[in-house]
Amino acid sequence: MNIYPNSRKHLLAVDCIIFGYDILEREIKLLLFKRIFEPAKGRWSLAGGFVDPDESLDEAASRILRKLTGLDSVYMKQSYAYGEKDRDQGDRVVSVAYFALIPIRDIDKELAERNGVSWRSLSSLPDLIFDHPLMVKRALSDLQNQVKIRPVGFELLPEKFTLVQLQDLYEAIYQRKVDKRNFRKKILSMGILEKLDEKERETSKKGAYYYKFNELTYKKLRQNGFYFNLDVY
Amino acid sequence: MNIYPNSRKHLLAVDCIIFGYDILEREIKLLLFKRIFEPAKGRWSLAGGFVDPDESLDEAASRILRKLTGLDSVYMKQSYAYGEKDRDQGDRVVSVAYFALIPIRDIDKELAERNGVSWRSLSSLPDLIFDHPLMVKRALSDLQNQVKIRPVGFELLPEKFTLVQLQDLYEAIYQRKVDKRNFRKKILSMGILEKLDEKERETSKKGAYYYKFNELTYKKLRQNGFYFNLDVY
DNA sequence: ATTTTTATTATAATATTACAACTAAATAAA
DNA sequence: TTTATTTAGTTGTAATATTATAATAAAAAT
Repeated sequence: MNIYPNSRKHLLAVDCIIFGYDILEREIKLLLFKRIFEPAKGRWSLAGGFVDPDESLDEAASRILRKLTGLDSVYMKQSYAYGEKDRDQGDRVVSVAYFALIPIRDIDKELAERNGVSWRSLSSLPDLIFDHPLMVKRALSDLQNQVKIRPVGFELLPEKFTLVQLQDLYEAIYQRKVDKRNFRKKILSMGILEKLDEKERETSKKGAYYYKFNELTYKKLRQNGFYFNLDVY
Repeated sequence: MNIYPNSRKHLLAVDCIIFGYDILEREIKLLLFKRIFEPAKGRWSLAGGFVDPDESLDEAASRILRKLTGLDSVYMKQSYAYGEKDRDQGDRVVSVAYFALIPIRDIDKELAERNGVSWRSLSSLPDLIFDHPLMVKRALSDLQNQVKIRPVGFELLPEKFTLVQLQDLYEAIYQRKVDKRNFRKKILSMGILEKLDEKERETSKKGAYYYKFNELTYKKLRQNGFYFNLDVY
């Protein structure tokens, strides 16, 4: 079917704000791309692309992420639809932003650099095209809100992590310090972390115990009305 | 300029979830429209329309709200972009939902009924077309989140209101009971309400004092790092 | 044995939540 | 006219949870 007047059609794009966490540098990073086409060729931008007529917005976002990172089944969430008239200097384009959380592995870094793709710290981003700085700002805010009320921070960590690493992650996302004792009290009291016998000994002399996020326990708790909350000071 | 391939253009719409509050019935209402064109002619829907090529998404939302309600300078906020392939049975249409808050006046009700437009309680909505029920659900959730952290609930009330009326509004939005003493303690402690000498005597024998939201005081507090928070039980 | 570094833990102050009695004014009854 | 009843508005306090703050423990290096 095609019953609406065809006159007012728009170019529709999806842009992905791809967050990663560098566990050694304790920093949130963004996966950025050097544009290889006009306009703004050679400048840095988010991962983006046009939406095909036969795919949903979510599908488009997944496709673009897959094409540019090779990754599948990644945590993604819609952030905001950007529709200012002159936001894209090439043409009128409305863009729906999605943010994604992926664990950075060492191999990713090397691979990225070879392809004009780069993990850049939030604190020292290059100039981004169009309204991408605004997209990043809002997506970070979305991320901050999400990690408070959903256990999605674990998407950015390896399967095994120490409490110190988890806290460092939250401090990197919130962009402020968090009290150690209160943080541990709160996260442990939820009962969704599993303490392992193994210790992490790379960064510490004493060694810190590894923990794992127990998704099954979390899901059971949810069914009983439990709400994740890591809004801690 | 027009440098992108023209092939993958989309119909782009805006739908408005228009919230009002009925102070007597103590209920949140939605302004709904009976469709006068195909597809789904005669069925109930949200206020919607296509985005013009020369207007932003925000402008489209304002235009549609103005055209259908006559109202201008209304609180509006983007909710979510809906992009499932078959969401609109007429054609492929991506729609960006906005929610709006407007004070219901008696005149609105009469006017509405004459035009096949109707204020309907959230608790007894008619069948809505397409994915509009999902839009309503998410917009209500957005509204609940907003009124917790921003003083936007006042947009739904007349300029003068009693604390009981304000609490009733929050209960209607949150869809649960709120403790009187804690609610009053919290809202009054913010110092953004102005107590008037006048009393409301329609619904009560004792009479309840009117209050006004003091926007100027609120703005000053904001500048000093104050955060509105009415997350109360 | 001492120093150094990082992980781990407890407690007092403050804020939020749960909970019930009293006040004011109109209306009804004596 | 006086008193009792009814209705809705207003207010305080104990229990619980969150926040702020510093000392101790473990292990390696000197």
